[in-house]
Amino acid sequence: MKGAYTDDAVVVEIGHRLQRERLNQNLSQAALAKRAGVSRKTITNLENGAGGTLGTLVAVLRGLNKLAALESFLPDPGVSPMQLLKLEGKVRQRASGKHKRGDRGVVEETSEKWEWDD
Amino acid sequence: MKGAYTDDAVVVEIGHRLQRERLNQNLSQAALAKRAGVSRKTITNLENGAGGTLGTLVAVLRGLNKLAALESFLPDPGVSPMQLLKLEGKVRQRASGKHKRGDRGVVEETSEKWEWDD
DNA sequence: TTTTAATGAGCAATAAATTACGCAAAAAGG
DNA sequence: CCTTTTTGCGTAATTTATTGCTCATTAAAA
Repeated sequence: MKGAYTDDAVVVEIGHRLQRERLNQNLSQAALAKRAGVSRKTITNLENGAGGTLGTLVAVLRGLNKLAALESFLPDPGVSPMQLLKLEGKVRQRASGKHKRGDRGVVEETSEKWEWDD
Repeated sequence: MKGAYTDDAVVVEIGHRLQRERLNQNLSQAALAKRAGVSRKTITNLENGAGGTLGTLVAVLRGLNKLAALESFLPDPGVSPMQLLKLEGKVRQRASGKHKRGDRGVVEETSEKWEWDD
């Protein structure tokens, strides 16, 4: 599970998995296309790693009855405890700039490891 | 967890979650854009529910060090046990048509509930 | 082996996304 | 307050995705 994948390779892998799920449900591309409300060509492109749009992905997941997968994919991150501390209860709406002075310290470039990390 | 979301609403929700994750890491749109190798405008659009491409999504997840999220999102479905049974060990490469005759029965239109369902 | 349906791919037209730019509004921090 | 930085949103040009065809291949089923 290393980061040994280019972005393109990841897109290809996503396509393969969508295809396998479709086949496990014994759906044809045409049938899925109809369910998802897109053309068969779009399904073909997606499955073969030619990419597509976010909207298409969501439509296809719905067609496969796998929309719930998105919930596990992007669980609501919630607000980081650190953010709550820094802003004394306020939720951050923007990233902080390099506004510093004194020793409040440099902006942490390292992440805080708050949920779904790599 | 009902299907009370339109496809568009799902895209919007994805944008919000990506934004919150970015803010939890205290990254500016500009900084994330640089990491992901896309324009800041693309980040803005994505976060504001204007959609984007699959490639962009992957790039942004990588920029957030959240590529692993895709693994939980689209876990390798593997081959359905039913498929293995039907094809006597062979992996299905295409969906089955309405080739029937005799009583081998109509093609199951209902899914088999094999992994990551809704 | 023969038939039938599923798939991949090309092509032209249309629609959507990305880009670099700049500017106004607003949050963050002092 | 005042300053700095972030953010959203236009616009125009460029690139990419989608659609509806059609056709050649190939897996699946009998």
